[in-house]
Amino acid sequence: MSDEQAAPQRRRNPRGEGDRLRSDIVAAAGRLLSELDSEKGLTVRGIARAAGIAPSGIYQHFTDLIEIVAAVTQDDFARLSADMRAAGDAMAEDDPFGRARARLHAYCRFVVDNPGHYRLMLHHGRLGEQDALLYPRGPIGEVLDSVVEDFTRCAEAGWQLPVPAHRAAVMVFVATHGRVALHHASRRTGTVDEVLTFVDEVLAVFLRRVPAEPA
Amino acid sequence: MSDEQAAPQRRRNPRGEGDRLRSDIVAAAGRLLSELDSEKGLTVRGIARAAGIAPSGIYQHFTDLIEIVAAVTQDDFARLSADMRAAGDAMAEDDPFGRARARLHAYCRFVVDNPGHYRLMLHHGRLGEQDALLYPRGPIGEVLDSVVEDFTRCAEAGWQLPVPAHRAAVMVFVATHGRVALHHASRRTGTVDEVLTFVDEVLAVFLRRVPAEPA
DNA sequence: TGTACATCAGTGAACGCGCGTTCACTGATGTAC
DNA sequence: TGTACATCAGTGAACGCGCGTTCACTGATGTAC
Repeated sequence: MSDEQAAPQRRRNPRGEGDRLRSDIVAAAGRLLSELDSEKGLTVRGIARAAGIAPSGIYQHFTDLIEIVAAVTQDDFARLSADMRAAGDAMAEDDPFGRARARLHAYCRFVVDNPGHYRLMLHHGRLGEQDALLYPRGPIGEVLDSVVEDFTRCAEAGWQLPVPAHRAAVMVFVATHGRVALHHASRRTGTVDEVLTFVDEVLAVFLRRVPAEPA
Repeated sequence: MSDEQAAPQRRRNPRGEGDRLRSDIVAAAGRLLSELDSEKGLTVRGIARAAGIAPSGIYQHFTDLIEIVAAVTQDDFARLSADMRAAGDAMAEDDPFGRARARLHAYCRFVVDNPGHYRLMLHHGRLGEQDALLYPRGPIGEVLDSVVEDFTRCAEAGWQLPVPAHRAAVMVFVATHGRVALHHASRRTGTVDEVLTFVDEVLAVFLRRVPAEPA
């Protein structure tokens, strides 16, 4: 029984590279968040344990627990953004429906796979009140913009929408968000496929393919 | 400066009525949750302070913080259920659209007015893992059922739906939930009216009135 | 009508714990001379 | 080429705090006789 459980023996970083500990700390916090699935227990001392350093070591890189959490959240938003961008870009340029769908699916997968992180991202800004404005629209906003763009291109391509493209995109995104939030709230019940199927059903309501007129 | 700040002087309950403290404790926890808007700081000692009793007094009525939280959550679900039921019943029997709409609006108002409680309800079961099954579908499920019923009656009355009534009801409910969740996530931005307007827009997509055929 | 007593509704002090944060320190290592 | 030194990357002990929980207790009050 050692007194430092989750600490693999760490070797001190070489001279000019003390900043590497910073990312190690953020990574350790992220791991902790994935394991705990909750911001409870996400403490300075816990993170130090997970990173294999002394608690006081944290303070060379962060003034606060809040700062660490902010760093984790920023990473998470970047990951989500990258996932969604990649998913959309994997689809053909001339398939705006496929692109919108792929992005929304990527969003769902991220949330289902990273419940602790999702929770933190969603309620982030609660720890440090003033940070609530850090993401006025945020990467989510960016992503919403790209879905709006895809919907607009669908409309131009002759797809039939029950409301203007912008409103449709917002509604579909909000419904998607609602679905993953419910999945998240009732853990252990339901699979990611059920979520994706739901998204497809909603998409089918808001984007109806019109038989192509042969040019 | 007293050492018990939020404690109005409490008089001991008369003899056979010690159980009154139980509801006082739950009420104090609820107040605390409304003030803090977070489950952080919802502690046994904090609740005791808010109730104006000694911390040890808690243990005559609850074995656990978890038990208190469960009691608060049950109250909340009951309140939400009652609100939604009342809102629906206030509409005419032969106005299923109005009833569905009123219920969904009541849901939104509750969440917007009780952010801390909503958060706890949503993530409830996280504190005591096994309690996650306490509300397998829960009052939310009940409410969903009644919205499904209203949608079904709309369909029978000749309203036009893009998908079967049951699916439509689920989608609208999920979208509503997504909207309030987003409102909740980005505090201080947006009013309840914006939320209600959004719900109305979604309803307009899923329930389209067909001109009544004169009998 | 009076009094002993059981019960009830809590209190107060104490415990051990993990937390955030500080501060003086240590020992390896690159650099100046 | 050798050595003194400044710097760097952390460590370890200590602090005060609020927490959950326990346990013996207290004092008011209804009840039995």
